[in-house]
Amino acid sequence: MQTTQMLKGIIDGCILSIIHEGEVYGYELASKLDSYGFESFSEGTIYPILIRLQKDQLIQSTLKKSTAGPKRKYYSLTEKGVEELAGFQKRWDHLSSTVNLILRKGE
Amino acid sequence: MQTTQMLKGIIDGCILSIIHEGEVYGYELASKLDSYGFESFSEGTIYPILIRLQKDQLIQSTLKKSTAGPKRKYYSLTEKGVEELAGFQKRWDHLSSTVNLILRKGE
DNA sequence: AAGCATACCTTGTTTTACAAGATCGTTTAA
DNA sequence: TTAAACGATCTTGTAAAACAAGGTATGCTT
Repeated sequence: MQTTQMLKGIIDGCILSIIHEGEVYGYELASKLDSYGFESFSEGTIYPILIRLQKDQLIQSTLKKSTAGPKRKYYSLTEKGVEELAGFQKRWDHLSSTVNLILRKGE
Repeated sequence: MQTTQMLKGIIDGCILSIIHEGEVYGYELASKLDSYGFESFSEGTIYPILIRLQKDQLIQSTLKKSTAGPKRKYYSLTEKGVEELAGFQKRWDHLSSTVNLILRKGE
């Protein structure tokens, strides 16, 4: 069991939250997640999630020129995405308090 | 995205922690998880996890008579399981503080 | 003996995380 | 001017996880 294996589904919410801070493109998102403390996220993890979130109409994208390199695909939240983020926050609060309760008891 | 879908890997740690509190059998574990706040855990989720944890030698089991119904398989932590639980707690602390940081920023 | 609650397990599906690698555009250095 | 280096995206394939659904067995109660 490694750190990353317990993140399933949670990254989605974190990505929504980071996008909610302000438009980002995938490559940038990877380094932001890293700087927040999620170290082992390759692009092979992130891009499929972005594609899935867009398919679910939680985020939308626009292409913009890069200062160097190919065009960047900037993502922003849709209205549905904002709602989903709020839902995730509630679920996260519930989850984290439940886990904390169990872990404290088990000491 | 539903509540249960973001629990992957985390339940393992919670189950280890509950077993650490004291011997439990699978059926009992299901109701304990429920009372702690995890509502949607069917036995189809729990038994496979118990089998996996035992295969990984994190828990061990003994059969005991039930007051009513078939024999119960009581689980307890192995030494390796205790270590794994400690590791999970560290990972959980790291994960939850990271997620909280991201969620607070994204407001 | 029929039904119910207790208790366990298996099968099959879907989703997820992730490694690995392919592709493409721009800048910079040889 | 060619090629390396970097910025940026996407695809493919694999393994594991979560879960619904269903199956089996035991013992108690009526």
